[in-house]
Amino acid sequence: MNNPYSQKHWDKQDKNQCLVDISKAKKKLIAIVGPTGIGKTALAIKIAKHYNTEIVSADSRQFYKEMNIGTAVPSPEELSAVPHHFIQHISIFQNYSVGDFERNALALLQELFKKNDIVVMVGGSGLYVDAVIHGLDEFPVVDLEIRVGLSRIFQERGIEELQNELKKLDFAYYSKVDLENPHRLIRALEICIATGTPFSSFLKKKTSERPFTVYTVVIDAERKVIYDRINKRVEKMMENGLLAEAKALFANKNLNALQTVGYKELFAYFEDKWTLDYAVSEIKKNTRRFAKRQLTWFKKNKNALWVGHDEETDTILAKIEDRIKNERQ
RNA sequence: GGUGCCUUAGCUCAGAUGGUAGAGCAAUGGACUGAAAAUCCAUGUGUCCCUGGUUCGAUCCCUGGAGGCACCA
Repeated sequence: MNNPYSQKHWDKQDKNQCLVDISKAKKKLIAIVGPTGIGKTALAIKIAKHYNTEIVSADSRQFYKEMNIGTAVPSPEELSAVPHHFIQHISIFQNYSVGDFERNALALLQELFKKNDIVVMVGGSGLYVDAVIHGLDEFPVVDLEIRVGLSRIFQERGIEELQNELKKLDFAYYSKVDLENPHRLIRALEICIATGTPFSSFLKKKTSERPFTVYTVVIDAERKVIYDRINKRVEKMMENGLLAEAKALFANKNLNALQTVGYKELFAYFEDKWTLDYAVSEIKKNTRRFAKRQLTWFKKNKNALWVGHDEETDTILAKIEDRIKNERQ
């Protein structure tokens, strides 16, 4: 124990171990996810500050510069506390897909990792988070006209028409897809039609190698707590002027970006379909359901670190450090 | 104080000449490969207000309570 040789020996070992770790250590992406309104933004900022790094947002609605209150983008103070990326960086008039996001995010991460060992990603859009973490398969870009045409067929002739088409063009996918889901059918069909190749042949399901290690932190709470927070947040959004924001966007209600909780319900009010009170209660309900779907998505991630919404940041940071340490062994 | 009506799922209510019950909404579980805050699938969770009585059997009929609503005083 007190043998000086032994002590020296261990020091040397530790040093070597350390050197090996640093040289081999991948860059680290800490992904903060969780249901809407749980406090992802605040935690991400604290963690990013702790590591003196930047934040990459993976929130499919905070991308749009025309939307603000309803998407709960970080406040100017929060944005100035830590550099943020992909917050209000595009317009609702642009077409922006998960594929675009994956490419943009990877390119950005490459830049950020030049000066940071750790970067924080935060967002509630499961598919978008996964696109960065695991990657999507490669698909060719499809002319929007094809989707428009398929949508028209769906409107005019019903879902059976899409099902029959898919059965002919891609029986493998037809056999496993949710046949009642028009979005899925249209997506598969547009690829089949544009490429002349079955959609399923593009599904390699191969997770892409990433030049960084991902540590996912899921923030959770009792369902009742999540729902209370959501209900209160919707009230606050209304106080902060969501109605006026939605009114200003009403003319664009058909755009994809505006198929969004908090806006579509108010559009129904502007169209005299609903009373304002009813629209607001629908916003609350739909947000609750959205939160539930987010949780279902995040449950798939077996390696994620689950933390409570009221846990101290220091505790969470310690847990993350723990994970990182374990990873090295 | 009197009379009438009501009390069943989280909510609003339906129902069976007596055989322990079902709709809508809410809720719950799940799926997810360029629309994803989107889209889709599945699921009934119950001291039938309490208390005695009649009955083989009562949530239903009868007695007595409790609470609510309406009208009359």
